[in-house]
Amino acid sequence: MGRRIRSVTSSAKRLRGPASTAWKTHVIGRRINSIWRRGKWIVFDLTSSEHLVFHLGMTGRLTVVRKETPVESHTHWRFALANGRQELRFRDVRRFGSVTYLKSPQALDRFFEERRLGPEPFSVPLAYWHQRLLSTKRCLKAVLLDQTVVAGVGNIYADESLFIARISPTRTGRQLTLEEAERLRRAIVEVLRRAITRRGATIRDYVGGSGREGEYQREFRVYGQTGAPCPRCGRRIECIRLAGRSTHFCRRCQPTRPQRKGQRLIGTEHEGSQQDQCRIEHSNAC
DNA sequence: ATAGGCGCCTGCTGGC
DNA sequence: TGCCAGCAGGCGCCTA
Repeated sequence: MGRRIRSVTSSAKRLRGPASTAWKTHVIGRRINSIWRRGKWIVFDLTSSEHLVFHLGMTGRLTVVRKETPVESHTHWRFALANGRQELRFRDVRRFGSVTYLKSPQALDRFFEERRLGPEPFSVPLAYWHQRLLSTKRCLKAVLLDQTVVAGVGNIYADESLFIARISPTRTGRQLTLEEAERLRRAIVEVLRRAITRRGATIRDYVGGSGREGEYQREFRVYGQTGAPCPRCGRRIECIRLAGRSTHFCRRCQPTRPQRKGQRLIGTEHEGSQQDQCRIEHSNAC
């Protein structure tokens, strides 16, 4: 933050997002005033009220390095900084990430409105949360991954949050009791706060801005732990395919119905209704 | 309007 | 040892 952009270089390969890179010359000389985040989108506020919005996709890295640092393969964008010594680099092996130039605050607002992002996970209003859960027959795994419900939860944190909340990922939103819904909301906050403290999770590619790997993967309870003993009860962690994604959970600690009888459901479904269970796809995944 | 499936990419791993 | 199918942190488009 505070640096000016001296030059911009892009690779020939295109990423997600708008194909045009005509804005490249336009941001030269602009100062990076602030950097913030909305869901999984990283926003750079430039002078003249312009914005650059980055998404890391699956394998994106956004780092600041000394300019003489050898350029790694799959580096798609390089922003030389005006101190003359450093570069901001965007590397993305799979190219599911994106860089988007937005020319005004209004354009930025529109960008996020089009994506209909839900609230930030740290400030989800309780009434809203209940409403979104009770109104859906989708399984919780699909709901947590839906960025219009809550912005910023991905596959790792969905699995970890459901484990902490002791709720099966196959349950549907409207099957939850009020108490379970609140437990899940708190679990998401707990997991994300802890993961941020540990600077994210590195499975293969991810590094933070300084190039340092995250450490939250050392605290995974279920994600990627297929066959390992559950840290709570010792039963083997299972992996199923849900909402098209690998889903890790403990069948004993995350039961498919409320643990205590007689609790009020958010929705109108009968407790544990079979047809309200999510379909589990057959797959060799995990 | 909603929900599910698939395509986009490249690299790596495990099974044969 | 080499080949190849299948899988991986996500999103957006299409269809039913």
